[in-house]
Amino acid sequence: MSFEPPRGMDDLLPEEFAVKQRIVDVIREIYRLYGYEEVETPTLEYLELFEAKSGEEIRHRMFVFDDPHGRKLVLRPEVTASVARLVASKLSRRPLPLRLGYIADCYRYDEPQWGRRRRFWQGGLELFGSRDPMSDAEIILASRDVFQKLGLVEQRFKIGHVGVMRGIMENVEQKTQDTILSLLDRKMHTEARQLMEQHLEKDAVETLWRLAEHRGDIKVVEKARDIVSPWPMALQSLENLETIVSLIKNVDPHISIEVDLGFARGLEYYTGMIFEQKLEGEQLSFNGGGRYDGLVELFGGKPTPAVGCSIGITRIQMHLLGRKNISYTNPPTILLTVLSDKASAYALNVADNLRKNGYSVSVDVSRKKLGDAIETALNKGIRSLVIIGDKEAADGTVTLRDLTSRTQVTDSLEKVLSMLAK
RNA sequence: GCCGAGGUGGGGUAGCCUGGUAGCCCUCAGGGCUGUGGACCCUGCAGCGCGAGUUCGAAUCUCGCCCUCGGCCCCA
Repeated sequence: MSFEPPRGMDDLLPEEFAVKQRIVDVIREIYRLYGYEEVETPTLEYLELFEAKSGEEIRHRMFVFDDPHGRKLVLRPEVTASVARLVASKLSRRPLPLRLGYIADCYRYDEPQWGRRRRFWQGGLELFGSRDPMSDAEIILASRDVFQKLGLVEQRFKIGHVGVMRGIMENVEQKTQDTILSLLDRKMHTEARQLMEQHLEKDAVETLWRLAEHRGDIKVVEKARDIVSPWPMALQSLENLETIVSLIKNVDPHISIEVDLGFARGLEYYTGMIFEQKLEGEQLSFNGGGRYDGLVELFGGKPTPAVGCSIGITRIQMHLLGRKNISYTNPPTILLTVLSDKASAYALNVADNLRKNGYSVSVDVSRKKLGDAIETALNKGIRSLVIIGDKEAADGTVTLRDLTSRTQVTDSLEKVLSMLAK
């Protein structure tokens, strides 16, 4: 008989948790540096929140179930909708712009695979209330910083703009636009082309088609300008994208950005710049986001422009764990070993005192022999051993052994503390 | 949902073709060793994913299922 967690949901062992925590710490540091306030929303939401903008078929990829009163609940598949709900309701009177962050576990009913778990963690930044390209640039620069601080120097961005393609399809029903973009995202080009031809003029189809060939550095925007010029909104979007990229490049000339005008992301709520962040040698994207100006209004709020991203904490964690050379575990700095029952009370007092002075102390409660205690400390990477036996208990002293220099002293706790401080 | 490879003490593995005693390494516990070094030696705990079938007998052969890892499909 064995008990396993549900399929696709992972236990995190100490080493794995330490890596995840480090990523979370870095994201929180970015919140601080950029002025984002962290919020928390429930793991469970009503189904309507996610159905509002997503289609019926999405239901099959979510954990949906009835509560005891028959209401449809869902384990959140992402957090942007919940945060937008907050901005539309409880935070609706806060002055804009509003910068919010979250660290949250999300759930998707999918076939588990590397980097795709049924339960995974996301960290997000959402900036509400600004249409300014500076805010788009901020999200990308903050994303860059997260990866940089984690030592993921091989990062690169792929950036597009849904306004370019939507601009060309301006006269087509929104829903059909969504379908075409989603087909393109899934690289089902034949089907996309078919649908385009049903709803669009020949030159529009041709232009959409040729946009996909426009990928590379920022110069592709210049090249695309001519072909989209008949569609004002598309042209405007192109210029918006150009501004965003040049703002970013101005701050960081060496940032790796691939502009892709044929790039579409699956989420239907995007209205402007969209991006993905990738790592060399990995297929999946580790962060994604974009501008979604209509979402807050959809949830009953005032029309509020917004841009944000969600960072795949679990994916980054798996990527980091795949590298052999990392270890983020923090052993306590001191092992305190007790050599006799009579010394127990005194030993606990010493440990208490050490902790009050800020040292992390692990008391060896297994009552090993001294040789074994030394071995334990060495195996755990602990370099300081405090030895408490009958002698120390009788004299009110402590013995501190430095396992690196292989030396030790027996003295009062005060003296030993001053030695530790060095 | 599809295809492939797998599942053997806590971790890593051998055994499977050719049915018959489950072996090894690490870890863990105890001892050798009454208060001083990463070693060594001894002892010990604990395992064939689940279920059915074939058989005198199944880790091994057959069928079904579950799960893990890849690759598709899909992807918020």
